Amino acid sequence: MITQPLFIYNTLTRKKEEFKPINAPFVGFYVCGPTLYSDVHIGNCRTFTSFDIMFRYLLHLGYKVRYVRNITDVGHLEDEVAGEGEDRIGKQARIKQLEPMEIVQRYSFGFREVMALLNTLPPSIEPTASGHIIEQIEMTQRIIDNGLAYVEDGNVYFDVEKFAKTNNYGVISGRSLEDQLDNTRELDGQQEKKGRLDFALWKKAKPEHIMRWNSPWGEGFPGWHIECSAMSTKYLGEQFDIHGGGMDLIPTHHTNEIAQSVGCCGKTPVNYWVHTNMLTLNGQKMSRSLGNVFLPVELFTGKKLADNSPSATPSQAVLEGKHPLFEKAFSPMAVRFFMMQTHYRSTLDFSNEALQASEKGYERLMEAYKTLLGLTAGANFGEAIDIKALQQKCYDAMNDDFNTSVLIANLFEAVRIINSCNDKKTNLSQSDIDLLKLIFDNFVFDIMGLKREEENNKANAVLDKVMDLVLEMRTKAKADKNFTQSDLIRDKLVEAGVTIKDGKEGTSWKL
RNA sequence: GGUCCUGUGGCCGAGUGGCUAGGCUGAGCUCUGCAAAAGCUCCUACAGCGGUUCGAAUCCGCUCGGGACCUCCA
Repeated sequence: MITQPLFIYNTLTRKKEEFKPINAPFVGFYVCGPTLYSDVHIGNCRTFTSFDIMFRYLLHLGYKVRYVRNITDVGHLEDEVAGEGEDRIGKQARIKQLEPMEIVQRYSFGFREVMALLNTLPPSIEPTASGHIIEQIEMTQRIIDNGLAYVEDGNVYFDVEKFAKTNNYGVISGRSLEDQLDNTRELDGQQEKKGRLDFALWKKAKPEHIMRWNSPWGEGFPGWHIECSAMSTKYLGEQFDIHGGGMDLIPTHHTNEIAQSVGCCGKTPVNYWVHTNMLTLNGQKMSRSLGNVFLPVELFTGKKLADNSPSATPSQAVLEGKHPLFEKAFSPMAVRFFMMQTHYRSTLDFSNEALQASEKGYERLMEAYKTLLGLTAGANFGEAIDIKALQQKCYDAMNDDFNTSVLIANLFEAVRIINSCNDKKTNLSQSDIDLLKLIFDNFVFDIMGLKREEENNKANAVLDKVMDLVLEMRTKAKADKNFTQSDLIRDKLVEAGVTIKDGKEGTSWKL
């Protein structure tokens, strides 16, 4: 039973709309994944982390979500419009003298490892374009049969102007056809196309092209956009609930995806289009083509990837020296928290200062959780605190287009209450404490997907016991007014990297 | 050039036509043997200029600044 009304900003209508699945409690959710011709950068990660929050929240609300995120591993030309240039993956394969599949394997392994470090849940299905050539050929054929695509010398093109006569081609970009026709620059190498906005559904492979398949139109490979239409249709149906991707995909990729699906199936494929904003570096979009990228592994270690590193996969990367951009290493969870302090539809500008501020905030939140676990109910005096209302405020924040910024603000309200109770300045009943625990478990861990980074291994269990002993000795020394002894213990611990915190209920510590 | 987005306190970042999130930093206070931690308080902002309104950071117009897309990109 789903009781929270969720509002999602829909790019189609440019409004927040209440989410109504086609077939509740089932939800079909598709996200455009990465093209794996190189390592994913932290900007890519931001997008997938944002969608992870949505996936997690939908699950939390009780929806049965099928989350499909594709892997593009084929047919991506350097100049897609002109149909010129090398396939990016093929190019890497040539440079590195590997099979294209080896390239894809390496980068998908790295991609999954990074996403796991950031504690994102794996999608329900992660289909590859190369694994769905037949579906793409079939869809292309149906579009031809519907009279919306034409064959030209082994290539198949989608006829945009014909489609636009009966459909709104720019429905998602908000741009008129005339506008787009006027602003498409002159390009070479597209003589075979009838209209300048026409795009390839199938490309004929040049002799040197490595990745190629047989088709009714000869040997070739699918165009970029068709894979998402084919795979989303296959796994989620001709009409499904949510489709996501980065904002930069709206004008071309998603515009064409809609055109293809409508051209094939005759119906609007998606009810809610959701787009995430970009991560910027010094105010400029991070992108592979601009080259202003850095890798997750570099951020997590604060070091630079060595030129001769065989892979940038975190577990295999060879690192050397300090990274010029980072003042220090930032843990994956601090980075995740940093991302969530900004709403997914705003640009997120990377800086050491901002990241450091987030890291401290994240640590304070985690410390408060630890404190919460040790909290005991007080006698019932003082004014009652409405924890229930706080819980609903957390839901309200998420229901308002997944507003994690506001959610975090509410959680810090909880932090204040917890610490205040720990200081014996506020009294909480056992049910309040239990509810606070539920709020943390739900929102901090399940929905925001944060986790405590230390602990959970044997060495730490031992350390806990050792620390108990050491602190007991120090407390004894203090009781005996042997401050030389107690301060010595504290100072030595600080030297070893352990911070001591004396509280009303005794002493706690933190690494 | 065209289309669109955006400009919030020392920094990062939410936000509704009126009740002025939150984090980080800085200052003060409380607690503490001292320190740390924590709590409390303070520094109270909405690029500029006009307009609409009883009232605007929030709506409209103009100016200036930043960015995205129109080539591949999350």
